[in-house]
Amino acid sequence: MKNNIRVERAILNISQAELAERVQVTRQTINAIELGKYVPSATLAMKIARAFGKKVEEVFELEEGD
Amino acid sequence: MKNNIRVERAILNISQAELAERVQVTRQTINAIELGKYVPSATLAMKIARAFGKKVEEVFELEEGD
DNA sequence: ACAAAATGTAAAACATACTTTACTTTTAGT
DNA sequence: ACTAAAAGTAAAGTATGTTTTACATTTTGT
Repeated sequence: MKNNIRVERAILNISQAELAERVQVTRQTINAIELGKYVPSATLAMKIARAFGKKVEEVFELEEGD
Repeated sequence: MKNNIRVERAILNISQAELAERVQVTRQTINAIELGKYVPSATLAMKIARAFGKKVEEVFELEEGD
């Protein structure tokens, strides 16, 4: 699972901590997802996309093997 | 988390088992998600939406408390 | 009404997301 | 160079998604 979180954060100019707060998870969770360490729940993926004003598919992309 | 899986399946006229096969999970998993018993992973949500030719947000909807 | 297909359900085992606490490393601003 | 903020990392614990096996109930077609 790939994602654009870093880019979208840069556009909004917000930190991982700020995004975490906006979607109600911990900073470590955002960090891990942003780095592709694991795949979020659909709930969190939708909240993150919504925080960026984007569709889930515009922020996350399935890869071979997902 | 609400979803339209039943409706989308009806449009394609496929069973839970057929959808399960198309997105590579068990029939019980589709059943549980369709009935709202739990929220899928982002991976599975994206595969299901893709199976229907829809965006994740067109198939799943966040509710209060999610 | 009957048979077959589809759906619902449940418990145990397993896999993975998420939190908490705490520490290290990198980046940005002065 | 110094400091503060931001990002990276890690281990243990908790919560939840997914599978497997198995059976019960409902729906559909003839």
